[in-house]
Amino acid sequence: MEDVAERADVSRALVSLVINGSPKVSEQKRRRVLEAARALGYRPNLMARSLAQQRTRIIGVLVNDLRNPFFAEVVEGVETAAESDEFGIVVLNGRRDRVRELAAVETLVQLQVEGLALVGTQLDRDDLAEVADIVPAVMVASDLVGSLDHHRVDAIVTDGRRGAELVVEHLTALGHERILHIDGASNASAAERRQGYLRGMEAAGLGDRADVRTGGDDEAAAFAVIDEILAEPDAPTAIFAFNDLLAAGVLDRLDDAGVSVPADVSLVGFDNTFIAALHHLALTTVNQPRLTMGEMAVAALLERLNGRDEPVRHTLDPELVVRGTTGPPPS
Amino acid sequence: MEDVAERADVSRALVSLVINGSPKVSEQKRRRVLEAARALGYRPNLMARSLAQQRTRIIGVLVNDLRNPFFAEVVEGVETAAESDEFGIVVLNGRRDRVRELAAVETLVQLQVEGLALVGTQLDRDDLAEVADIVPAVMVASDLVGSLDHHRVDAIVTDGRRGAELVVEHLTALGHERILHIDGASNASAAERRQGYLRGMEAAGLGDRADVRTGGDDEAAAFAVIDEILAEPDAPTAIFAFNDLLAAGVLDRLDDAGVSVPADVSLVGFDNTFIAALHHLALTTVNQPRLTMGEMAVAALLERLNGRDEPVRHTLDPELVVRGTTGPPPS
DNA sequence: GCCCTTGATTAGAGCGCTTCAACACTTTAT
DNA sequence: ATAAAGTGTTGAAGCGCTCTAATCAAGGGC
Repeated sequence: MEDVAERADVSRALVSLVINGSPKVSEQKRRRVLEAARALGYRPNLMARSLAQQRTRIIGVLVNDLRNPFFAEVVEGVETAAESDEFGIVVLNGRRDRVRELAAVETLVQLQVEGLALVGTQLDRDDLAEVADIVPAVMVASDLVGSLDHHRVDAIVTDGRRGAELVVEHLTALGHERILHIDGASNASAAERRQGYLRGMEAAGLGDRADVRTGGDDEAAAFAVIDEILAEPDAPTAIFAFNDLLAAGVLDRLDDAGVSVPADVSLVGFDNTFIAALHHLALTTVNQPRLTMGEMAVAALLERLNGRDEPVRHTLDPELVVRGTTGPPPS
Repeated sequence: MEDVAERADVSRALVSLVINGSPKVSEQKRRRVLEAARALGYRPNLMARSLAQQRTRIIGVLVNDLRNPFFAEVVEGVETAAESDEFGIVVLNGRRDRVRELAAVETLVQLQVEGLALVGTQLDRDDLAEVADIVPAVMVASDLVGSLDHHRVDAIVTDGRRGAELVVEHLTALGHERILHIDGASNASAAERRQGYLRGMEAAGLGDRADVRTGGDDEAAAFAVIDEILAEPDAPTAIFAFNDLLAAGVLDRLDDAGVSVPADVSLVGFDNTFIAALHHLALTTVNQPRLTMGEMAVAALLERLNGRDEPVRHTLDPELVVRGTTGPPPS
């Protein structure tokens, strides 16, 4: 910058003004400075700028699992919104590990991000409270049961309870009674969906038939459960999996076992990722508006930065997407 | 930091030493400082540190498309390696748009990243030359034909030519002669695979039967092409798609048209993403060792930082993964 | 011709940290 | 005892930028 100033024969301060597009610079000097900058290949140092400005205009994004297309698309929503608000984003990947998430948050905080979007986070209540004391945070696509009442944590979620109910309604309408739920284990949105499932079963008068098995959030998690189920008498006629990835795993394993879908067993996922839409899977699932969720997360964060101080929680409506993996139970 | 120093009754300099784990600090003062830091909730400011240290220990990662699981996994490889070398990474998403990639590079440079990993980049020769003048860069999973001879660009690629040849060999061995290739359009690795396909056809004595159509790198790109092909006489008995995503699109469209795979048409993808492994697709494809690629990218960058000055290009071996979408042509 | 205003420019302090040279104090060698 | 060497600690400069307050030049009004 010094060099640019010298070459353009002006002060450092003026260079700064030009670079930041201040209106109070004469056209003549602006030109001189810009030309000098170009000639010298000058690029402002973001670190120095942030330090001086005492703000970074960066939003930190912590993703549970980048390989999950669902999360990847939420991130794209965040990106789009941040971009149009002239914010930068830094994406860190928790890689399905709570401890790594914790470390990532620490990094982001030290990077002085102005807000934190936690996409599908596995952090628990205490972790979150600690984080929120430092920087405004918004949880996206995951939630804590009984709601965290920390006043600096917002949440953007799809109503998982309702989504699960829709699934059960759909299946019972088809005539299913033995409907099994393979849940998301300790995953943050697992509890809600489990709850919705139970409520739905209750409402259909099938409360005593409800059966929840521990699953997970990827394909591999399905294998053991399916083997277990198939070995039991009274196998379910319908399976509701925690998410599409898990459902894909279920589908694979059923296939291996020669069980056909939906003739023998109906199957439903959750998220409506592009995988579900592949005709060869044609998975019935529940849609979550992921781009919107990402965008709303940024909006919530910006409101915080503009002074809002009460927590906000946006619950979006899930939508059942019926495809080819559900049908009437075998007679 | 000032506050911590005061509370621990030492100088700011000593606090710095403690935080950075210098060995030349007495146990007593170290304890005092650490305690004061904890009590005050002190966190070092990474921006300030980088500024003072004149280095960031950050590697910038620019990804073509985060939604593509292939790229997401390469990024995980980069993350793992960076982490174990005590580097941080910042991931930016080009979202399938060259101009956005350019902007992202600019951001990363201003962030003072010490190296740049370009994962599946769409940047062209000139863009790259410009970038490499500023910061060492490594291209991952994409390449320029005729090789860029900029001495500061490394490359980690899977041999796409060879991969494509393997595909053709597999198909011809099954008896196919009318093998069509739907390419990756302007995608950076498209040219290589196209070349391999042509060579393979040539080698099999089918040079005059070679037929390349313009595709793309996601499912949607397949639709128009398939419609076109099915309307023609002499439809191919085998299709080799640029990547798994595109192949999934092809599969969908063939399905719609009532064409069965592999009975009527064999289909091969590329990348061996988890999608290909789903039993319901069971896509024959070509594996690329993505985690390894990510790790090698970091290694290449670190060598640069340690003074290496000649370009390096690692070409990894592709591997044909035969699944259920290929079989003999219809008789 | 003087004062005031307006607009363009700049000096300089400060952002939170690291690091080097200098310093004070011990310990060891002589 | 004294010099030399080693330990642990600190003051202060500096990293590249922003931004406030001060300065300067040029008109305009009286």
